[in-house]
Amino acid sequence: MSLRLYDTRTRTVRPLEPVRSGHVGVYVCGPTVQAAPHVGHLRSAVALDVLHRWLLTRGESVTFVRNVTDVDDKIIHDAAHNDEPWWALSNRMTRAFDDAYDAVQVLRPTIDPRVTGHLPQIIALIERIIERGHAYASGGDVYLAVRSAPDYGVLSNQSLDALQASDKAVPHGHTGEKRDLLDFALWKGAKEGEPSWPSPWGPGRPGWHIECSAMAVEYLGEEFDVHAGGLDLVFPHHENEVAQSTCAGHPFARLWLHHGLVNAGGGEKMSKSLGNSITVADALTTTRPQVLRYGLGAAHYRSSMEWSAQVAAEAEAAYGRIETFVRNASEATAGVEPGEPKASWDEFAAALDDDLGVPQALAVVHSGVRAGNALLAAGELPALAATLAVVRRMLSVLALDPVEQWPGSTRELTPVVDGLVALAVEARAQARTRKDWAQADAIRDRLTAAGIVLEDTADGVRWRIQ
RNA sequence: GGCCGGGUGGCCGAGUGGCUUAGGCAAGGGCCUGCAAAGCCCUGUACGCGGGUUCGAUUCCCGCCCCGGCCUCCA
Repeated sequence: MSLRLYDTRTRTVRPLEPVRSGHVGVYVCGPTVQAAPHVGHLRSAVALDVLHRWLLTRGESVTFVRNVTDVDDKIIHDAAHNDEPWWALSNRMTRAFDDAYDAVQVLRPTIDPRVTGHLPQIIALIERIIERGHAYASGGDVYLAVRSAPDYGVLSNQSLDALQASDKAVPHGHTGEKRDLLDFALWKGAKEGEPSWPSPWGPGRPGWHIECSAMAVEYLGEEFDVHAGGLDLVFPHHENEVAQSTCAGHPFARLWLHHGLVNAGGGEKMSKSLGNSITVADALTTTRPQVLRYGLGAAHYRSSMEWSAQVAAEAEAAYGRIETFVRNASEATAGVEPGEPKASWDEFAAALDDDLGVPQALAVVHSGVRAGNALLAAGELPALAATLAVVRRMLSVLALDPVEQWPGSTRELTPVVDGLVALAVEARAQARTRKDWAQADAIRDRLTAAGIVLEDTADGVRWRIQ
């Protein structure tokens, strides 16, 4: 395939070569549904949505799996604190995440499996690992014997001895006895008052890492194309997934894709536990969803980025320029037969093929917009119509097309507003004919105050709602 | 301490061993306009510091400084 992606394991950009030609299987580590989604979660979804949409645009058949971790220590803890059942909290938050994804036009995954729906697969996988001699039961828990795993550390480039020596490698909450400090839990024996499921090792629940290995194999097979997630998941989560799957005899993911994180204020990672997160709901009170999408998606997926009022304002300005062009060009070219475009789809495609180079792709979009604006000013309508079509096709891949994907919410008001604005525009036109500039400007100022912007063009007055 | 990523013009943010040195925002000048708005054209200031390799480095190598991520739950 012409698409090349950065692979964390080999630390190189390499071509995506699917297991089955014409089909791409992608597994994304989705959220732990413990609290409301923040802007960082959305950046993750938007970045991977571009991958999803680009694969579809390229004509691939895509199985896109994004899991939901709906039971874990924090969910149990927080639910108890709220005095609500753990499943009520996780279900409520799952819906909040879905709402956030929908708000910025993230395509729905082919399937979004939950941990609690996959206990049989998880238990079977653990049994398989035990049979192959890489895991052991101890005091109601099951642990993976890390030193028995071939090549542990290949993904994150960690050496076992370095990990062992790290003063951060402190064992934590478990009831059983580990044979080695680095061993991690595949199965956690139930504690008093915690949710549990029956298993060959007694009641308990899955460890964090095993769920992803089990669900990925369930929906994508023992070997699949892309496993994606945030940079903060490389170690230990993804490293442990590799270990589990290798120990189970599965080839697992061919390519590991990791996206950068969103920083809040002081250059620090946005996260719930640091208390510096901006929820999606909050961001949407001051930023339009399409602008949020533009802002979060504009930086390259692997770089870290800030989210702040200033970033939002710049995204508004940049995206507004695109919207203005699409609107003006659409009005001017209604019914015009397209000619030769002054925008290059091939350049756009090449940018995305090169490790999803959205910044370069957006540069191509903006070049198209500038060329289109010039054509509009020159009245070269056939070329403009063609250019508009290409620009919109590019925007559509990024889920930023103002017409198809983001039809104005004010559209339904149009019949009413149209009539009222027309009245004011006519009155102003009469004043202008009289050269009564004071009166004309007063009318315009009042419209501006009401959020309606006028533009005098060669073809008459154009107005829009700000 | 170990592993990883980064430091680019006023700001955000790409990229490259030399070519007209992305793109957006902001600034200045011009065109258009009664004035605006929208738009077009032009302009300026760059590649953390010190070495090295090279005909030539912002781009490769080494060292240093600074920032961030991971080594504990995390998109």
